[in-house]
Amino acid sequence: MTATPTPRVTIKDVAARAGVSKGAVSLAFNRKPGLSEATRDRIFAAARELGWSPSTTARTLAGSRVDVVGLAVCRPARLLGLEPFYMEFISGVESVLVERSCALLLRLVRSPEEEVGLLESWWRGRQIGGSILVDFRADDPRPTVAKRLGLPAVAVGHPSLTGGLTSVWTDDTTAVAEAVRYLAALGHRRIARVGGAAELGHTSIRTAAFDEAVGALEPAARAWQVATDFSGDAGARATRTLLAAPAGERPTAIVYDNDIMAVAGLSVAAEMGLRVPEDVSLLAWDDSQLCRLTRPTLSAMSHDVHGFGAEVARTLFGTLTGDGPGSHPVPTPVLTPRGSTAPP
Amino acid sequence: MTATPTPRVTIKDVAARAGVSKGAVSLAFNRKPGLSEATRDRIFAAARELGWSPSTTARTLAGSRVDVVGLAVCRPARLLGLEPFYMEFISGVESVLVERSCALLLRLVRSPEEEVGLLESWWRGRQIGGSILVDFRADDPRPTVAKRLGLPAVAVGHPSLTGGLTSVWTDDTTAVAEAVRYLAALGHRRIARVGGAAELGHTSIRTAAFDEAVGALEPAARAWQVATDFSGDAGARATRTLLAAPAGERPTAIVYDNDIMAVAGLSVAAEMGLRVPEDVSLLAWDDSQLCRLTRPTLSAMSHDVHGFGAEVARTLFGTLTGDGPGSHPVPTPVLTPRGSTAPP
DNA sequence: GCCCGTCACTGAACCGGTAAAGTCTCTATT
DNA sequence: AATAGAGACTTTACCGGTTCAGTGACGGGC
Repeated sequence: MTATPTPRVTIKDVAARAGVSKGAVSLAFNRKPGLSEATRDRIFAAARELGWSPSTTARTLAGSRVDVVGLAVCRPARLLGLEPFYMEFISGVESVLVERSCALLLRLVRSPEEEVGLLESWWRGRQIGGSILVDFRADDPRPTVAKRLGLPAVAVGHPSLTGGLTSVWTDDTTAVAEAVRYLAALGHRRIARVGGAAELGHTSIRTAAFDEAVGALEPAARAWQVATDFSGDAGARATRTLLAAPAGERPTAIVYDNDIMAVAGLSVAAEMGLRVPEDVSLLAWDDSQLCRLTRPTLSAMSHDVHGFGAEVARTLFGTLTGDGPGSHPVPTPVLTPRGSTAPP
Repeated sequence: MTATPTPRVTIKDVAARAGVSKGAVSLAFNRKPGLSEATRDRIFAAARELGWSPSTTARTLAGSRVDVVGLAVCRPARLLGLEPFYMEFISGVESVLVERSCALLLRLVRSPEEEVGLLESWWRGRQIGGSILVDFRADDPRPTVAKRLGLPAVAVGHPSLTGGLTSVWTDDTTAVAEAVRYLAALGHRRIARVGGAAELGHTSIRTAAFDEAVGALEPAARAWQVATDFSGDAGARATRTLLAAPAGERPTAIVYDNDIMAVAGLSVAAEMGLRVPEDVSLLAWDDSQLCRLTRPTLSAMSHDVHGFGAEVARTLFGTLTGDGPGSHPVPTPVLTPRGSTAPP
């Protein structure tokens, strides 16, 4: 990209117009002491008349703040488009960033390695002042990298996954247990879970929690778990496999790791001639608007994803202003019963 | 955000290590002539050993390219999360940007005025090298602003809306006509359309096209149109209203402006005891994976949204490298019949 | 009436690059 | 042998801010 012929108004123009030095303008715009009220006003007036605001590029180079937050997302693009989660999450992040007039630098990457490289180059190139890290895996390299670089970062994920970084997380273990308890209370004893991508840390957490919760059931219950890639197609396939068993042998309730897969499950059940919730109960996760648009409506573990994003952004600002590492749990997803769950 | 204590390696370090001046390093990294093969190699080796790459901030300030593309989106955050369209579009844009190692600066704004302000400040602050403009309205101020600023921009929308800017667009008129012709061919004579936000230019285009297409039908047909905000709830409300009329008076086919609303329409029909497609046919727009996950599956006007985004990005690069204004139509959405449409 | 401290502001260096002009060396030309 | 020209670098002047050491003027204390 090439430069433009547009005449740009710079700090010098403002200084000249206000009859002061550039230094004074800088002081005024950074609300630093050492200027009289009158001069300050004159400077602001001049800036307003000229329509000037400081160049963040120059500001960054000169060594002060960088008001951009990085977010690299490592999931197949086509899937992202469908997951209501991400856009909602991003919009929550944005809602806080705008207040601080901070921008979000977004990049889709294809591998964790690429993400690490990107973070390094963003940080070294002073493109970002901090980063939000999502989708933690086992032995994730990012905490180490962030520390080595000194990159302020907030990790979205359970503290056990995020290697000592400040983390914001939902208590998936409790949520899974609640989901299972709810289904058990309805009388289900054959419960399946269609999980997300196996390599993701939060999937393992939920998997373990599910096994434990079902194992603790009294009288004993049977559990199934399948890993997918979060796509509707995978959810449909998993559901088909689970429901293919003869009536007495198949699950009577299925928990999904997102809502797209639950929607897919719903139509697979119909396609197989099973009624929801009479023959099989379905429980979605994350609860976007989608869950209220299906027939029957989908019961879900609902979750204020927008608020979650906002909390992540707030925590990142905390980190940037010197807060030490910490753990910030956000409210546990809560069960919202709708039309897709009932006694078996 | 404050600076970091990390020792940053700069062009000076690389120059010292390679035993040349900074200027030479700059020449090497910009593939400019005037360096011997040997020196060039030495410089690259030094850079590699030090793990250096040029700071885009400094580069930008020094007046060369800005490798960031801006995208401001003015829609309610909650809606965005649901619209598969945007994430898919963005991922298409990204797919082209990465090849040119260019980043996407994303911001959600609440009003067109805010967007204009943002573009100005991004551009003046040299935060972006160019911008993608979406969601055009009648008398949109952005073409004027972009021209005044000299901001390279690509408009997503029909040339009649985008005030002379380079535009990338789908032929909605033809697509709407095709949708109507298809339904008419099935035998429908009472056809409704649940449109998007009335203030958007492409909605008006589709509205006009729909009226015209239905008007041209032989024998004469009846048309209904409703404007919404693209949300599932609005789609459900609109569908409810349309289908509330007595059997002989209500539409036998409904076209939706996105797929979320079509999904909502599907369950409203069921809720009202109408069978799809026997009692009413439904036709979605944009065709995300969602359309294949419902029961019945949704017929849709499908559209390579990912490819659309990619084409937009490519066109923007063209503009940045000096291409004059132009009009770039992308393939017209094509009808994909599935289970939600049939003769009345 | 002198000295000191504070306040308000200026000037210059610097951030990490780019770009244009300048220097030096070596070869080809006349 | 003197000169021109090309090639390979180096030097230097920015880009648009921030920061910090000064500089003058003014007011207060003794």
